[in-house]
Amino acid sequence: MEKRYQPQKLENKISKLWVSKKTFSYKRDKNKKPFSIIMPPPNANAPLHIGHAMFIALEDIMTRFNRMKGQVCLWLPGADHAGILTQVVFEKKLASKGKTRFDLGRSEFYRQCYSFTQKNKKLMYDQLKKIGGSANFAKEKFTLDPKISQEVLKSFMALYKDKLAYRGDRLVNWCPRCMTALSDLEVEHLEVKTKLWFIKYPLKTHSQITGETRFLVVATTRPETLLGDTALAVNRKDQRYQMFINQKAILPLVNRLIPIIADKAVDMEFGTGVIKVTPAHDPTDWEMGQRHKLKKISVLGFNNRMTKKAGKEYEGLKKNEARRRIVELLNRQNLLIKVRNYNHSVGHCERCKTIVEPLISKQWFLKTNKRIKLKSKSLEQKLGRKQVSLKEMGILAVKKKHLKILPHRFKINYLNWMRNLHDWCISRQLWWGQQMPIYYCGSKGLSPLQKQMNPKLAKVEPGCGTVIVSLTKPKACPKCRKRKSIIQDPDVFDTWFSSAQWPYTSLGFPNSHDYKYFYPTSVMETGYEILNIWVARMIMMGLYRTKKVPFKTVYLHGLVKDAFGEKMSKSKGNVINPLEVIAKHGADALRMALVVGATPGNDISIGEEKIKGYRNFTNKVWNIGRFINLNLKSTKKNIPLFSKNLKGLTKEDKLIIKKLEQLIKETTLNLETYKFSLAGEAIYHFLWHELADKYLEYSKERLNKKDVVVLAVLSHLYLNSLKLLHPFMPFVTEAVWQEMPEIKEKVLASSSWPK
RNA sequence: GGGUGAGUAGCUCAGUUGGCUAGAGCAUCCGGUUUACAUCCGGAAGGUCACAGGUUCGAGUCCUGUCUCACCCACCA
Repeated sequence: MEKRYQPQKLENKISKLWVSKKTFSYKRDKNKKPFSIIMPPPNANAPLHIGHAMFIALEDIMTRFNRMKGQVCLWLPGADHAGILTQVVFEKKLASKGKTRFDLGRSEFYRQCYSFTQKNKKLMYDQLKKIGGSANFAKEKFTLDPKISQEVLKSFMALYKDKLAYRGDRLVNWCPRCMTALSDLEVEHLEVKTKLWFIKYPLKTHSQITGETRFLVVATTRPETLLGDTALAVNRKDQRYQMFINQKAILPLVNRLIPIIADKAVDMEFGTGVIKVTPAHDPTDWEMGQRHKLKKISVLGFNNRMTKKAGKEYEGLKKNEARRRIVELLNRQNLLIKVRNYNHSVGHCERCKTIVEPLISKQWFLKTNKRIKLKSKSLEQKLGRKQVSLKEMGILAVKKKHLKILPHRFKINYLNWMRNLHDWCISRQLWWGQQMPIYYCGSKGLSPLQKQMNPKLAKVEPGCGTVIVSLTKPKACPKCRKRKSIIQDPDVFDTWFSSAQWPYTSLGFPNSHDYKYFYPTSVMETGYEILNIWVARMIMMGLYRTKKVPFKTVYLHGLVKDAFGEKMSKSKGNVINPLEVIAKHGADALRMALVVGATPGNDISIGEEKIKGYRNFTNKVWNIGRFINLNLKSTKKNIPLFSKNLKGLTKEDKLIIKKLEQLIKETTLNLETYKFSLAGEAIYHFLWHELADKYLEYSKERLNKKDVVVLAVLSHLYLNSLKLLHPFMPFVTEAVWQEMPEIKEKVLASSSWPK
C-alpha cells in the first residue's frame, strides 16, 4: 500500500471493478423488499454542477445503504429533454453562428437538438460515475425515448377523454422572446423600476349626477394598454365614487364610451381608487371582464408590437414606442396629470428573463378542479372519496399521509400551493419536445397564433375543423371524410407535463416487471425549489394515471452555496466545479463535504477548505488500513477469529467494541430516518478520533508484544466501520477493502450491513 | 400582502421527543513527533445560543412579543 491514498490513481479502477462485477444490477425477488429511487433527471443541455453532485451523493447513500441491508435496489438514472431551456440554449448556440432555428427548419432543428442532448447525456453519465453514483446505467432513460413519449401522449388522451384536458381562449403568460405560452410556475416575479402615470378619463355623464366633476383619474403602469380598455372600475364601498357607478366615461385618444363598474378587485387605497380595465392584457382585469361580461380588445400582439385593433396610428409599433407616443399625446391633450416613480414586481420568463405579457390565446389546459370517478377501489378507500379532482387527489394523498414530505414544514408550502392551483396551460409553441397528439381537419382548427407562426400549415385547405385526439395520424376526418386536410397541432407539451409522469413512465408503466415490482417508488429525493413545479405534479399525475402515489417519501435538499453562504453564480465567480474538485481531492472528499453539515430543506455552504478536510479524512481511513495491514502481514502467528467472548480481551478492547456497537445502531437509525449528516459525522468521529487517535495508539504497545488478540480487535473495528462509511465514501472504502488480506472474509461479507 | 426558514465560537454550520459542564470543521495560539498518516499527534483559547418576557426542578430546544436577514408564494393597477 502506498503511503497516501491517491484517488486519482484508484477511483477509475474501482469504477471499472464495479462495472465488471455488475455490483449495481439487481434481481427482482418477491421475498425481498424492493427499494427504488427514480433519479430526478438532470437537463441534458449542460454538464452537471455541484448541486447535482449533492443529490447524487444523497441518493447514492440511500441506495448503497439499502443494498447492503439486503434489499433489491434500483436507482434509475435518466435525463430530461428540458423543453424550453434546451431550446433557448440551443438557439443561443445557433445565434453564435449567425443562425436562427428558422434557417434549419423544424425537423432539422429537432434532429440537431436531439444529437446535442444525447451528447450531453453521455457526458452527464460519465460524471455521475465519477461522483460514485451506483445507479443502474443499463436501465437509463431519456424523457424523449419513444416508449416514454408514447405513454405521455396516452396520458393526455386519457385526460381528454375524462374532459380534464380542454382547449380554450384564455389569458396566458406569453414570452415574446421564446414565442410561447408559459405556465404560471414558469414566470418569475422580479422587481422593476417603472412609473405610475395618472391619467384623466373624461366623463360622458350629465352634471346633475356627477356634480362639477368632469373626469376621473386613473393611475396605471401600463399606459399603452389604454387602447384596449373596456371599462373603468371602482370599489362599491368607496364613498368617493359611488355616484359614478354605471355611468360612462370617454376613453382618451380613442373616444370610445366605456362603462364605470364596481368590482371587489379594486383596492381603494391604491392610486386614486379608480382603475382602467383591460381584460385582454391583465389577469385581474381579465377576471373582472369575466364577471362583468366586458369586451376584450387585444391591442398588443404576440410579437410585442401593437395590433390592428390598437388603431392605425399605433399598429406595428413596439410596446415601448407605443407607450411613449401615448404618454406624449395624453400630455399634449392635458390628460396626463402627473408621473411618479414606482417599483413593482413584473413577471419575467424564467428561462430567458424577458418580461412576459399576459395575452389572450387559444391553448390547451388541464382542469384541476373538475371531479372525476376514480375507478379504483383501493384509491377510493385511501382518499375516502369516489369522485376527486386532480387538485383534491394531491391534497388528500398528503393530508391522509399516504406520502410523507421531509422536512415536514414543506407540507404547508405544498398544501397552500395546491389549494390555490389554477388550470395548467400545457401547450407550448416550441419545436423541442413531444408534439401533441392532436389533429385537426384542415387549417380551420388552428388558432390565429398557430397560423401566424406556421405559415405552411395555414395554407392547408380549411377543412371542417374537427378536433381528433389520436396517437397516430388519422387517415381521414371522421366527420367530413376528407383525407388530405388532416394536420397535426404544431404545439408541444410543457416539459413539466412529461416530467410529471416520470416515476411511472421511466419504469415502463403499465406492464413492465420493474414497474410492478418497484412502483410506488421508495423515495423522491430532490430540491425544495421544485416542490410545486415538479413534485406536486408528479403526485397528481401519478395518482390519476396509476391510482397509486408515485413515491412514499419526499426528501427535499437545499441549495449548495459557497464558503460564505453566498449563492453560487458565474458572474460572482464563486462556482465550484465538481469535476475539478474530484480531480484534485477525490470524489469521496466532495461527497462527504456535501453531506455532512447539511440538513433537509436547508442550504449548505461549502468551500475548498471543507473539501480538503475530508480529503485528509480519506487519507486517514487509508492509513488506518495500511497500519493494520502491515501488522497483519508481519505476524507469523494465526490471528484468532474475533468474537465478543474472545480470550484475552482487555477493558479497553471491551469499551471500544461497545462503542462500535453503539455506532452501528446509531448509524442504522440515522440512515433510516434520513439523518445523513449526523450519521456521517459520527462515523468520521469514530474512525478518526476513537479508533485512530486513541485505540490504535494504545494497541502499539501490545503489538510490540506480539499480542494477536489486539490485531483481531483492530481488524474487527476497522472493517466494520469501513462498511458504515462505504455509502458515504465508496471509493476509499472499496480501495482499502481490496488491500486487506484474507481476514476480511472472516469478518463478514463485504456487501452486508453490520449488525 | 401571505407563508417558511435562519440568527449558536473569528468563519461555515450541527445540536433528533427540553437533561448540555453547548459541539464539529476551518482559522488562531502553545507544544510534540519522522517506520500508519505533516493530508500527523497532544493541548489551549474562544459562546449572557439575536433581544425581551413566560412555562418548567431544568430552556439553544416549548409559548408570546420584538428586531435583522434569506427564501418561496400572490392578479394589487
